[in-house]
Amino acid sequence: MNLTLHERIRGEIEADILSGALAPGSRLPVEHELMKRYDCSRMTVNKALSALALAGLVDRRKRAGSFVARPRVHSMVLDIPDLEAEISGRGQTYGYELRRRGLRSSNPARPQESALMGSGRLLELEGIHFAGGAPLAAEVRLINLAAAPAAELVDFSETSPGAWLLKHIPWTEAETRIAAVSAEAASRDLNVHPTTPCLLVERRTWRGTEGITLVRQTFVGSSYDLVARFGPTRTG
Amino acid sequence: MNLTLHERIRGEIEADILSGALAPGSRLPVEHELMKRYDCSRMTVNKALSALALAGLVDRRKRAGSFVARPRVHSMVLDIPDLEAEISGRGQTYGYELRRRGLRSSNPARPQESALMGSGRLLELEGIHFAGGAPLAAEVRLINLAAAPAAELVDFSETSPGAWLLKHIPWTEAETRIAAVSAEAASRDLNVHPTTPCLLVERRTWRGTEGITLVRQTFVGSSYDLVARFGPTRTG
DNA sequence: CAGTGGTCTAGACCACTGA
DNA sequence: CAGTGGTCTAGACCACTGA
Repeated sequence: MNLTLHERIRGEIEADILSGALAPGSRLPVEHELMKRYDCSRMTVNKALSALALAGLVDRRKRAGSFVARPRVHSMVLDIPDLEAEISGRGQTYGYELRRRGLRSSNPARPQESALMGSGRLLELEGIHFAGGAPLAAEVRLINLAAAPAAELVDFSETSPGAWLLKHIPWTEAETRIAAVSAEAASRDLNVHPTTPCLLVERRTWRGTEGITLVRQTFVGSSYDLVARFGPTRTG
Repeated sequence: MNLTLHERIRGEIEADILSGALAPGSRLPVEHELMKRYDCSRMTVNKALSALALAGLVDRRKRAGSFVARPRVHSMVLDIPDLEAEISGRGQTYGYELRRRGLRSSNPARPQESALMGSGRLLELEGIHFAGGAPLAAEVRLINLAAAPAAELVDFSETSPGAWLLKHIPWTEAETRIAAVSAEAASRDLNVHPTTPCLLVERRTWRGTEGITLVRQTFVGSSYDLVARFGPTRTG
């Protein structure tokens, strides 16, 4: 790596911010201090600090100085929704009701399943999400116990499996497929007419190449929207 | 607006790029030329051009000069789908049929519209996407002519507006809302029963803070899936 | 090999704003 | 009102690369 000087200055400050050595809200050295430290002109430190400000890592205020920015809120892209947090966030009570729990091996006759999970033991969970007392979504989930062994001991009648996984099992990759379907088989659980349009969300998550979970959720169309926001990928 | 000089230079070049006066691939004046034109130092024009390069509007090449960038293919997460490429990609013939075209001002009574588009002139386009000869989606689209002035001159009866925008107008932010609905009003255009479940995709895109387009697409549920793949957000 | 952009210097004046 | 960042100048040396 042959970095230019302003890239090096930027990089060192950025590393200190990301490592926590420079805490959010703390004050950075003023430009003249950095000029002395790096033995360079003010334009050079200014370029480094301006780039950090543009990237949102630093707030610059006249007369006051430069400060480590508080982390921004909307950095996530199409987040894996934490239904509980989302529903509480819009002021409704959230509930999860476990309908079925089973342990089995992955079924080689279902290529989708064995591709994700290998041949290990699976925890299979079926349940209903409620928002404000009304059914919001029916969920069928498989958890790969090789990737998340702790899941076997969790009592999912009190905790929704998605929230538990998000909290305890780090993931690196996810794929979400979204389609519109009729409620049909899920209509009884969701308490809607069988022809009601529903959002079918099918998600697989991995940590590296190891599958963690496969989930199929059927949302009542009139009561749930998926929103994805995204901006430019932050380049260094 | 009290712009600094480098902001003014940047703004004027950007306007020429976005209006099409400077076509993708064409060469910009060299820095010394811009120094003369704006009677300023090289650092100032360099700052303007570097910002345009960072924003992806301009490619700078040593010895060769600065060029208007071809719009980028975003390495995006939930990409804005280019329907034409997608449908051709699965071996079906793609078609787009324009049903209505109109020019109007944004309607202050629709806060969604004026929030995105300001108060400028809008191009309103309604059309149908076909896959393999069958209707796939009905589309209603608004284009902010302030952000994409060249759109006014395009014959969208031959080109789908989404494909044209992706190719010609760079964007930086997008928000996609996805819901399940009944075909209802679109059922005639889509040639399905009014109760058929459909995927409603509503997308807004921006360049910086300026809205570019607002589009509402109704997909026949049985013939279209949205797939989103993502890994960790790449930090710089 | 000459023209281009990348980087950097050592200054300068200024607007802003918190102590 | 003094310290800070924002901007700008008028140079300089350099690496790269296409004609």
